[in-house]
Amino acid sequence: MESKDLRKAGLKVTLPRMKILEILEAADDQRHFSAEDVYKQLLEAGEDIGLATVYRVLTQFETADLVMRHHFESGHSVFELNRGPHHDHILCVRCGKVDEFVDETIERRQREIAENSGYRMTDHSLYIYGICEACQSKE
Amino acid sequence: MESKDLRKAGLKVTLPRMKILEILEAADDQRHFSAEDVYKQLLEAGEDIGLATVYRVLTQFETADLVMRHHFESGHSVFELNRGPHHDHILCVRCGKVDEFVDETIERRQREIAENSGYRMTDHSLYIYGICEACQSKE
DNA sequence: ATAGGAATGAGAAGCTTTTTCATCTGATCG
DNA sequence: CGATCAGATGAAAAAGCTTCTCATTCCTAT
Ligand SMILES: [Mn+2]
Ligand SMILES: [Mn+2]
Ligand SMILES: [Zn+2]
Ligand SMILES: [Zn+2]
Repeated sequence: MESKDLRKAGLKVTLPRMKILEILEAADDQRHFSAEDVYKQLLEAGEDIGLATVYRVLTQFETADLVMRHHFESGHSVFELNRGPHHDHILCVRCGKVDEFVDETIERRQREIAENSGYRMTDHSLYIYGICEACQSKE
Repeated sequence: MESKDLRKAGLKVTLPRMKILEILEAADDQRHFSAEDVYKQLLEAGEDIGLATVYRVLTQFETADLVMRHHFESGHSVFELNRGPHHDHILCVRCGKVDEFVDETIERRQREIAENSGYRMTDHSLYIYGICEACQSKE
């Protein structure tokens, strides 16, 4: 079903691209992956796909708007399949849990701030860091 | 005047640390510096201070709460002297200009969202990206 | 001034990400 | 279906940014 998305993006339908899409779609528990995360899952699945290809493909997917790239504080890029509406993230600094939220008040204020500052807004990123419920109860 | 701040932070008052503080304080035009930025200014000033020391000192300053570290999309860390109240940033994706703003509505909503999600909030980061007035008029 | 611990500079090394290049694959067309 | 060829891939090298190592130097407290 996704080969269409790839073709639409001007990308050949290749085995590495399909496998990487599959991993991003599985998302039973995880929805946010580093390149390394994806690479490890490929290895576990017995696929012989190089890390360079993972990076290349994820970047192409980003360009094609199939995935979003996030810059969590960890320093490296984190990717997420681009489905559903825009949302921001709240992360646990202890265990790395990632939750998502949407807040129209904040979205509106951001647009207003950009306008008042004379900027034509292209993007924004908002991360809330904290300690999740589970980690709090472990203290 | 700042040797006190260093001592208070349990840091010896050394020449590299004083020089780096001076650069961060100058801030005639720039308030946000990468380690490389600071290093270049040291070179221009004829100081013989290694890049490793710049990184070390900036990290110590961060720990001592003398500076804040930001993660703009550029990928590398950006430092800013920690004076004045908390603020967030709006950046031009064309020319790199950085403006600052404070918005109590957003601050409050963030706290509410953290609470509703069961998180004890420790920090947050908000960056708005866009095209500044000057760059828009060049289009 | 002296001594001892902390700080520094230079370079090596670490990590994530990108690039290079020879080889391979998949879309197209006969 | 097989040949063709641009595009994609894997492996390894390299690029950025940042941290670490270690011999040497510098502060601070006597
Ligand atoms: Mn998400
Ligand atoms: Mn600032
Ligand atoms: Zn947690
Ligand atoms: Zn601009």
